[in-house]
Amino acid sequence: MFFSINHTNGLAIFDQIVRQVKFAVASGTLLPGDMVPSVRELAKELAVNPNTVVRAYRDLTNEGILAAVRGTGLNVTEDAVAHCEKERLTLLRERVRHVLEEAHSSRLEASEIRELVEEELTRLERAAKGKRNKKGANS
Amino acid sequence: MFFSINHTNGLAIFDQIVRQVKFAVASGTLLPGDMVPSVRELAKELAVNPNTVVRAYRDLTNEGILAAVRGTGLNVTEDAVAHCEKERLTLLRERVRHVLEEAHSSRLEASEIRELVEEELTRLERAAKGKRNKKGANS
DNA sequence: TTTAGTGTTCTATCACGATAGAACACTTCG
DNA sequence: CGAAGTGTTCTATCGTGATAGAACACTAAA
Repeated sequence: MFFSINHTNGLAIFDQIVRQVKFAVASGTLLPGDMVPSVRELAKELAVNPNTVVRAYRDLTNEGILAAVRGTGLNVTEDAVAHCEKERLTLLRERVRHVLEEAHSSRLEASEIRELVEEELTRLERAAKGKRNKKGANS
Repeated sequence: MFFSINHTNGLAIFDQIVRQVKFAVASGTLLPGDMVPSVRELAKELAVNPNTVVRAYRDLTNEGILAAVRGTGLNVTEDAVAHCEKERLTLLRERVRHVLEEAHSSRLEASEIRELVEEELTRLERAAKGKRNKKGANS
């Protein structure tokens, strides 16, 4: 589905879920009124404890991004879009900054940092292209 | 001195110390034979528990980057340079990759990612320049 | 109504990073 | 020698993220 957990990136699982929901809303993958996967379903899919999903959904609810329909599930609110569009760059920028700060304080030159970023960016694009081709091979 | 701790970047304190020692060796800031700050001294300077520094130094010793001179302190080994030069890019690359992966999976375009990185890079250079000017004001 | 599915709220336990405080063996220097 | 400084090794406690398992109130559908 939409979400996946990376156990090597240092982010807490509940935080990864929170961020991915926000990103999905910001990019229009998740629209206002859409139901989010149920706690137990998502926990099963991510092979994660239900309480961890609960924690993520609770945070999202407290931020007004999700709203509970009792007995039915959680759906994306109307306000969520503006909220998430605004926050997406902020969340990513913060992580980018931390990494670049470390690279800089390790006395790596700006040009070397650019080169490093460019290498990993093209690697990403190659991987994405590969996936698309795999899907497209059905046609 | 050489080291500083960032409490918001998600890395464990002991890990930040380990990485900064490696980076200092890789960049020549720390040379073979150089003594590293004592456990108690560095703990005091970083306002951190001595055991946390112990943990970092133990890891570095186990990796052969530091060697103990009993009753005197820890110094950088001869092998450390090659080891750290080789590892520096790997350590940074891994963090860069994780961040770019998140940015990409949030459906941010490669051009937008580049823009984000460039913004934070120039911000870094501005900050570095400001510091240099502050120091240079003494002459 | 019954059943199965929602979210919500508990208690307990575990791993891990960090803190606190103490002790030990060793070396350097006065 | 003795004091002060090294690293090293303990035990104990704390916060937090994660797991495990259970219970409760509610809704939708058979």
